[in-house]
Amino acid sequence: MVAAIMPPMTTMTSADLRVHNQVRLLRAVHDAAEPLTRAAVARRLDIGRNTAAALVGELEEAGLLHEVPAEAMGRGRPTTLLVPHEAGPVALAADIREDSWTLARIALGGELTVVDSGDHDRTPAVFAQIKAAVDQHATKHLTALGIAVAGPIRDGRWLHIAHLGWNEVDLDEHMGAGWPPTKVGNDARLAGLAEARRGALRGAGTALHFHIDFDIGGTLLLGGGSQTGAHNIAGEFGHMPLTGSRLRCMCGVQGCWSLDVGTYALMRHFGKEPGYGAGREFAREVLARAARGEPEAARAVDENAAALGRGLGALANALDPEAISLSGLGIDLLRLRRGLVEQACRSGLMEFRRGEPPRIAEGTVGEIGPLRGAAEIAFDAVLTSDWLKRRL
Amino acid sequence: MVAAIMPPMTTMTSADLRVHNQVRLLRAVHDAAEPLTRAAVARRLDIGRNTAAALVGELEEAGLLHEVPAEAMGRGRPTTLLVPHEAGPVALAADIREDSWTLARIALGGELTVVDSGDHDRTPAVFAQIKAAVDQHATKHLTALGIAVAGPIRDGRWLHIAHLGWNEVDLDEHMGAGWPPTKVGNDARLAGLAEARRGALRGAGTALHFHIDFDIGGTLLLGGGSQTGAHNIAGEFGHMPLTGSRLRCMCGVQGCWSLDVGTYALMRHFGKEPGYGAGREFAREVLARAARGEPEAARAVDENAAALGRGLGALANALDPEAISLSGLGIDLLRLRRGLVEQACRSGLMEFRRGEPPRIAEGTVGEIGPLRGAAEIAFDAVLTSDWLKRRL
DNA sequence: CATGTTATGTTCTCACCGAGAACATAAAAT
DNA sequence: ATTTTATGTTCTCGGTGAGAACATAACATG
Repeated sequence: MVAAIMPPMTTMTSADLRVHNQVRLLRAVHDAAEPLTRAAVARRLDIGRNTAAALVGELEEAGLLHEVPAEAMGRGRPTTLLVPHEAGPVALAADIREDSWTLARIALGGELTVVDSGDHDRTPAVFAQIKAAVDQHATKHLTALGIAVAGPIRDGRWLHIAHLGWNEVDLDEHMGAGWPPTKVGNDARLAGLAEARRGALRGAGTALHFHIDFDIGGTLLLGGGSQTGAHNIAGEFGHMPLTGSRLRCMCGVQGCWSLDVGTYALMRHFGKEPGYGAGREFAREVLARAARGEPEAARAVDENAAALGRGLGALANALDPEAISLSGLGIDLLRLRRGLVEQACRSGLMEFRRGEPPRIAEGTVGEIGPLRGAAEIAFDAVLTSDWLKRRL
Repeated sequence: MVAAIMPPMTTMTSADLRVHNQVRLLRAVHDAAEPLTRAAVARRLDIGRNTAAALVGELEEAGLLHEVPAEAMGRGRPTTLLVPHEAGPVALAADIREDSWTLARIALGGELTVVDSGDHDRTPAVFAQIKAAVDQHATKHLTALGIAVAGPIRDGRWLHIAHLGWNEVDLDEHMGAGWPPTKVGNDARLAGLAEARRGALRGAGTALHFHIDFDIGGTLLLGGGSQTGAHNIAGEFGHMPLTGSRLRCMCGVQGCWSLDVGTYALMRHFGKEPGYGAGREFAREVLARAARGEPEAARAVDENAAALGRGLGALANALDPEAISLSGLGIDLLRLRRGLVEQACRSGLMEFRRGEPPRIAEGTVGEIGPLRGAAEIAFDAVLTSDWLKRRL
């Protein structure tokens, strides 16, 4: 968490007060693990039933949520369930993999529905395809679009995807007029956000998430949000020299953690040339062979797992997370070598931290993590005072 | 910064609204570089002059600030200056060095006044001395105490100061009944907070601060606050293996950045045995000899500076700071070898970051950084809705 | 020195808010 | 059929900040 945090304390009038409470209510409804009732939301927010009635009434009149009779449960007057309004705001989210894309829709409450998908030719032309799909599936209720990509986006504009060979791709050239308000985010960061909102890291004040594919990247999560940094490209933990490698990384630096963790590291162990997004099947094969006990494959996986653990320990010293979650190959490495990962992590922890190392967990959101994260970050726009003021 | 941050959205009533605006006003007065007038604070907070008058009137009646006529400046009715109330809340701050301590008082507006100091015998008995000094200087207006110490405090209770040989010192044994509300913080973190509030990092959304003494430690600063972590011990960046060392650190880990940066690294270069808080004078001597051009001293300082730069680059990849500030020996290293630090930093940056590396600045708060930070974090308690509700 | 201009302070009215109490209602339990 | 329970609705109250109008205190001008 951030101590002595000084949130930008905004001007607040009575009207602002109202909107503040409406946002709280919508956020509670959106984040609830199961639909909330009006009576429950009044208790949850510690407001009067009259106030809850007023807020819910205004939000329903504005088409932002809908009340339906709840099934009566025990004595007492039945209450109502708060559900998405059929004319309520939705957001779209796209996940761009190295040769395919998926488009989904999210509404209040978090239900995610895949609406389209396709292949692409590994060039930035994929943005035109996404645009076409968005146009096809957009309704007047569309509020924002979130897009997950496999690399950093500097200043929200300059996209790098190493294994596609994309360097300083100008998003302004590919996404201008005609696009809904769009947020593009790194897939590891969005996967982490998904775990923080609806997965293994829910409720954690300070957490780290790492996604392992060809290499490793992640995000520092604070109070349910990602640390984004000055240019919106924080999270490149894989490009820190945490494991003593002497090799030069394709990012331009020597000794990156990513050289020792992930698919490329497994390939290099077997003398293969890593690069350009190839090797995922080979990695799966190595993992399977290691699971069967084949010595060389086991050695490769051992090295990967130990390097993973050492890096996690170093980062735990610096950032002091309550929990760390993993996705992608990270889940496989944990399942095969949890003991090794944790032991390597411990040896990288300062002596006095070893009594209580951070919890290391498999991500639970699954392969849709980046898509889920993109959806949540797009829908976040709806859950703000500014958006509500414009809408009401 | 933290995107999609979800501040705990608190219950808000009309009375809460009032307190919210009172906190905003006090915060504005406290943080202003020079005293604010009532008219200026109304403009700054975008509130009506009637509302400003009401808020200021209530705060003065509560003894929290004081209005004095401002010198007339040009046409127009003269306004008033908002200054600390002589009966207003103050906080005390202590900085514990390895053989001495300093106590200071802070009031609204940030004026820091040293009120006492002394030597100590390098044992936790220093807390009893601090307590005696606090009792001597406390008035009924004392609200909180901040203490800066040279090591991490796990879970706010277990203190480690490596160079004093303190291991798992239980603060609950030394600070219980009879103490004002107390916050103990790591000196590097508090120095960073001081730079964020009143120094080189003022206004930076995401920043890093490092203090270099015997070794190196720091803090990630987000929106004017420090990232504290799950157990309140984030910031041990010095205990990450960023520079390829093979040595074992006294923290229990192999290869820490602290082995290559700071006084101990200079001592090791000359074959001296580092440890237990000795060597500061030796380090100053080496720096002076390097400044005069002596080859071996120059080599030692070059290595220190290069290691500093490499670590900064690695951390910049991961955390994406807008600026990095340094204190202690960090200032000396910058003055002697800024080019080398920046060049080493650049080579540790991913290729696409090199066009715009983070600004590296000398801290401007100076040696009172930890004391200033402790004072600010103690006074933060006053600038909260909860504290004001109890007080009004 | 009187008058005009400017910037701020004060007063007043308005419309907004949520809380809490009292009462009404709709269910299940007896 | 009546009682109990939980929630919904209505009402009143006291809080808030905004904006306008007017008052005041300074300096500038003629």
